[in-house]
Formats: sequence, structure tokens, C-alpha cells
Amino acid sequence: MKPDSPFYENTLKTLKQSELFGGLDEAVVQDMLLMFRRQTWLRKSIVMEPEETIREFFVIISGRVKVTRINPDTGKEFILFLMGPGDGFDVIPLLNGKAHNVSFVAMDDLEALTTSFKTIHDWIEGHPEFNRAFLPYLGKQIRQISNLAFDLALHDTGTRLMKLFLQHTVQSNPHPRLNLINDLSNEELASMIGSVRVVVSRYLQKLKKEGIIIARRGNLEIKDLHALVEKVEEHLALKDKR
Amino acid sequence: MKPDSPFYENTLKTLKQSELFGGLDEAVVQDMLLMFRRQTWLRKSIVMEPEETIREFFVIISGRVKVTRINPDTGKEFILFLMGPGDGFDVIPLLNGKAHNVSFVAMDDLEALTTSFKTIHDWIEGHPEFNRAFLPYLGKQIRQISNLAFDLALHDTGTRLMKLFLQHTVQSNPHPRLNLINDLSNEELASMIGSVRVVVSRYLQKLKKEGIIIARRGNLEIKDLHALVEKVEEHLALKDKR
DNA sequence: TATTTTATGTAACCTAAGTAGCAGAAGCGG
DNA sequence: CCGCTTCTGCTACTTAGGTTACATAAAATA
Repeated sequence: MKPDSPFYENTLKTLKQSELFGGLDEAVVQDMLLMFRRQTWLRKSIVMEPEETIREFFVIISGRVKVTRINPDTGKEFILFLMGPGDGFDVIPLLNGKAHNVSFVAMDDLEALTTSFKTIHDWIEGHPEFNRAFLPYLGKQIRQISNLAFDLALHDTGTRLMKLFLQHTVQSNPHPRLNLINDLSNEELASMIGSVRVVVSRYLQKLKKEGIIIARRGNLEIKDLHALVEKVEEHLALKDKR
Repeated sequence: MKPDSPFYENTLKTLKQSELFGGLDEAVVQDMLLMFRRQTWLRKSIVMEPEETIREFFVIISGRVKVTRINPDTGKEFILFLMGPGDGFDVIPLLNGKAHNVSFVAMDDLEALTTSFKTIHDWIEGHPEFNRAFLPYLGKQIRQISNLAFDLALHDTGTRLMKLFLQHTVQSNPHPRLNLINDLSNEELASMIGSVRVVVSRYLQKLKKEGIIIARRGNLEIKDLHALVEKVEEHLALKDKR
């Protein structure tokens, strides 16, 4: 992407705010931008399949991407995590050059930067300072995935759903906001916690009746964050008493 | 550890065979050994708690370590993974310096090298070639954990148990060997797949009756690997037909 | 060897969560 | 505006897998 591109300013701004590139000198980011090209996808289109994970590297400028695997036998989908503006993927094949068995699917109309894997590798070699952001970023992802595994193994579906909400809640006035997941369908929420639509719907009804959340088609809101936090803890505590 | 230590030869040998240090020049490994000290633990003792994960780094010389988290409310334990000789821990706090919410417990009498986090950090800075082994090692762990999460979300308990066996099977004559998990109790197998003892026991009985495994107290063997592989696939395929 | 501890097998029972099916509501595209 | 598709809510039903309990077997310890 060249500095005279109509998208240049906006792209640069997004990168400067990102966790992965925000800490670098602006000059370095500008150098880097020269190696990327801008590309767009429509909502619901597949950005990358497993075999391609060792060819191209992407950085999201706008829109969301889900990282999923599907059980080929039941057709059931599981979303490993969601990514938004500033996130880069796929970082795992960067580590050992082997393809990663997941698909990347656009959840909104998507705008991303893309470049070949080789370019990224060369660039990392030449800019060791990048590791100061890259390694912690990686660390955060590993923790997130481990937590997901623990939750699946140790908590029931209701608890996992509430924890999902808490994880994506950011404080703001007058109501806390639900980052990244506020407009997901019950179906998609279900595939983030390893469950199915009907069950998620059941729990959502309960939470609505208790006045903890507000949920309409495509709009989810935390009404009473305090109660939600308490309910997650209490739920666990109750089990304790048995 | 100094070269005149009675354990020196054996330790060096283990490191040279390990994934993490095997690729380094012997001289470099010898340098590194000077910074570590040897320490031992009894079976079942706690090697490290979450708060300590940013203080010391360990490399296993002999024995196994399980990486676990316990649901404080139900007491249910989940084993994220097992580590054996040559494995190093904890690598995750190395990435971003934050404590990792897991405990490390010795499953056998354990012999490990240990050094301060700072020493490791300094050493990594000074030996960038270490990254050539470290990053792929990290990649392998992330994949393993992701697969665990997918399995928990997408497969039933029986399938997860069989997949656990397959993952730890290494070809050898006359029978395939079950690496790392061949002597685990039903209880421990259960906590590796997010289930409970009774259920694992049920599935083990079935597999025994079908002549696929041999299981006695503290000794698990794959009798018919081919049938096991087939059963995992068939199991999935059956579901498909429904 | 006797005694205690720990692991396993198995049965009866219970419940969370999944399946199937349908009606109504909301949103979308023509 | 109308028809079509996609979501949501809800009911009835099924089932995997968790809980509890106890007897037996194997190992550890005295």
C-alpha cells in the first residue's frame, strides 16, 4: 500500500492503535505498509482455509473474523476466537511453518492487509523489536485458548455463557458495552461455548427474566453487570455447598 | 550445575536429546548448564503454583509433570497437558511476564534443572539461535491446546478417550507403546479429557471387551491399534449417517 | 502376614443438555 | 409492499454422562 492510497491514512491510524504494531516507530510501520496490499471480503466469505495458513498473513483493518473448526461428521462448528481491527492472523504457522487446521471467516464486510508469509518472515528477521509486541500478543492468545479449554472441561453451559459475556464486557457509560459479540445470533454464541442454539436460548431467557441482560434479535446488552458477576460466582459457590 | 557433578553426564545427555536444546551446539548447552541447578521432588508434590510461574524456569531431566487447574468449587481437576524429560516450563510467562494460572505437579519422583526467570531472559537475549527451537516448541503447544479445546467442544467422551490414546501412541514392536500415560489411573485419564472416573471406567470396559486395549491397574496397553483407529473414524462416520 | 489405603468394576438413579419440530417475529431483497 | 429467508421462543422427548454407593481387588505399609 502506497502513501497516496485513499485508504492510507485510515489504515495507518488503525495500525498505530493496534496491540501488534502500536509500539513501533511510525517510520517502521510506514515501511511495513509498503509491503502489504489492501484487500476486502464480503460478510460470511471465507478468508483463509487451513492449507493457506502458511502462505499469507493478514492484518484486520475493519470488520471481524472468526477462527473456527467444524466437526466434519456432525457439521457442528466451534469458534476458537474472534478477531477485530488490529489483530493479525495466523500467527501460529509463523512459529513452526506448519499449516493450522482452522478456517477464517469474515463476520462483517472485511478490510484487511495481506502479504506473503515469506515477506513477514524476512521482516521479522530484520526488525527484532517487533518481537517485543509479537511475543506478548502470542502469550495472550495462548492464555485465552487455555482458559477456553479449562472452561469447557470444568464449567457447565450456563456458566460458560455468562463468562463469555464477562470476557467481552468493557466498562462504559451509561451501560457496559459488549465488545465484538453484541450482535451475534444465538447460534453463533452457542458455537463460541461449545453448545447449541436451543440451550443458549434457554439460558438467555432466564437471564432476561432476571433483568440481567437485554436481548433482542441481533442486539445483546448487559443491563446489570453487578448481578451478572455475582451470579457467576454464586453459581459456583452453590455447587460447592452440595 | 558444574561439570564435576555426578549428574552432569546424564543431564547433558537428556538436554541433547530434547526438542528445546537438542539443536544447539554442545558448547552452548554446557554454558547454559552452568546457570542451572539440579533439584528433585517426590512424586505428587507441587513443583510450582501460579504465583511462582514468573520467578523460576524448569527443565525436566527425569519424571513427569502435569499442568493442571482445579475448579475451586467442585474440586474437579483438569490436566491441560503432561510433560516429560526435555520439556521446559513454564514458557507462557516468558512471553509476557504475567503469571499463568496453572499448577505444576510431579507425577513421578522428579529431577529437574531450575534457574531464575531473569537468567533465562538474559540468556535468550544473548542467544537468538535459541529461538529457532523455542518458537516451534511454543507452536506445538498452542496447537495441542487448541486441539484439546476443539475436542472438548466437538466430540463426546468416548471419542475423546480414544483420541487421547492415539495421541500418545508410538509405534514399536511387538505392540505399540502408550507414551506418558500408560500407567495412569482412571481418575487421571478422566481429568485429561474433562470427564470423571466412572465414565472413563465404563468406556475402558467396552474397549477391553472388544479386545482393543489391555488394562490392568496401572498398566494400559493398546492391543489392536488398527481397530482403535477404525473405531474413532467409524464412530464419527456413524453420527454422520443419522 | 495382617491391616490399611487406594484403585477398579458395576449397578441404580438423576439431570443437564442435546434433538426434533413448529409457529411467530424480524429483517431482507425484489 | 409482499414473499422469502433467517432468527427466536417454546414444547415434548431422549440420552450421554454425571452422582452416589458399595463390593472387590490390588498395592502399600506396618
